[in-house]
Amino acid sequence: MDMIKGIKGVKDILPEETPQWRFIEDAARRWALCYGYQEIRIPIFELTALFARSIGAGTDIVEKEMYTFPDRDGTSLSLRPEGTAGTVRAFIEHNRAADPLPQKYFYIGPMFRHERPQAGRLRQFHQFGVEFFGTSDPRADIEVIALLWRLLSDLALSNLTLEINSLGSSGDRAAYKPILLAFLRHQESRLCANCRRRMDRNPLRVLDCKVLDCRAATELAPKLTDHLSPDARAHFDQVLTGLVAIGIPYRLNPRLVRGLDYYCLTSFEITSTHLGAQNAVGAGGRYDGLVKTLGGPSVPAVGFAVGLERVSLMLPEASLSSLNECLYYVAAFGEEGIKLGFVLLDELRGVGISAQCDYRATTLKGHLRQADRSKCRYAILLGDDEAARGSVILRNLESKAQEELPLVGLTSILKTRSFSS
RNA sequence: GUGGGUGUAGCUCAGCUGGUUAGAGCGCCGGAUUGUGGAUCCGGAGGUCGCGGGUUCGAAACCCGUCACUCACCCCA
Repeated sequence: MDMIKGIKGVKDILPEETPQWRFIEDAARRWALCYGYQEIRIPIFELTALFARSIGAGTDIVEKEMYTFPDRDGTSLSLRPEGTAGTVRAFIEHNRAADPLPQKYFYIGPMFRHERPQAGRLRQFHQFGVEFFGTSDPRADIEVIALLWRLLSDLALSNLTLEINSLGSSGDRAAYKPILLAFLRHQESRLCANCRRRMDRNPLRVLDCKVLDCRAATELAPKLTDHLSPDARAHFDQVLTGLVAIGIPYRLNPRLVRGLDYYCLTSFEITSTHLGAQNAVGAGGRYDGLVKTLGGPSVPAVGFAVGLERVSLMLPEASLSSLNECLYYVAAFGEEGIKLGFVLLDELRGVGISAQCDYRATTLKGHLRQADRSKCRYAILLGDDEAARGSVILRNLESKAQEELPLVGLTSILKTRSFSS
């Protein structure tokens, strides 16, 4: 019989790792709430059309990376490759724009993309993201960046760089593209095959190519940021001065182009040198046109998403082991001891005191070995001698100090102790 | 989809240019006399050497194929 294995690029998160994940998720929730964002839980799958219309039908994500399947009636559904589309859909569907703006949401959960796995990239991966609806004020852009920066700093991630760029308005990009294209045509012979193809489909992406020759060829390319409309220019300048005001260092990157169609104006990415090839920890930007594109009112918005696996890869080895701690080990042995111990174990748990026992152990020695391994702080020894005396021995597993306590009323004694310690 | 690297015990890995019963460390189970854990000592279980084929008197090792994992390209968080 062949062993059924997990799916390629889909990982189990084992008990040894879950404390670290809770640590990351707790920090994300805490900071999001601190900045006034509220949690939204959106479906894992949606109509395929939602992603095609928001992310862009021509993007790699939609074109070849989605897990798409027909529903029983034939309508095309897809596992979500990112969280913004679903959040915006929910925002529109529940007519949230009729409630007072602005509104701020965050989400956390798994996303799915069919790519070849590598370091920091899985087919099922996890993102934490925020969406700030209802204001085009540049301070919203800054706030979102500040939240991301603060979260990553709080997690003590090192070697972070904030890269930022402005994509201008859609009109700015339309005006800029022919200018860029004219430049690229002169350099065409120096560009890689990939970039030559990109010239027609998405000339901006050529600037983001990693091939050294392409970088050299586009060194002197006209910059989008030099062709911004006055409004876009002013918005960008205000974002930058705001970042300076709150002490967040940034690096201008005129080549930074996001792969999703809906971004406009501010575009940013936080990268790390500790991540291998996939060096973006989190990224985001403004998407003022998306709500309207998806059939809602015209509501400006800005947000980001963080890759939690990438955060996890960078997280310094911290002392997180205590999160799995259990307080009492009940060492019940001997005929009467076992009977009483089993009831005691359940009583402890019943009042919310963590306790465990290895039912296989029959001797005190065996129990203590298990108690040691279980990392409990105390062992409650209950053999036939104690049973006869109506008592138990409470043993501190670290100091080895022991004291005898009455069995009757033991849970309430321990309950008051656990509150005081 | 393309390329490189790696597949030997639960985990981390040895195994020299092919040679007889495939090893170590850690982990696991048990023991070192009567009811006291971690340390030490002793013992034990556990492997179709990823899978299939080929070369050979003989393959974990060499060749071909295949699969898996991994890193990278592409792209993205």
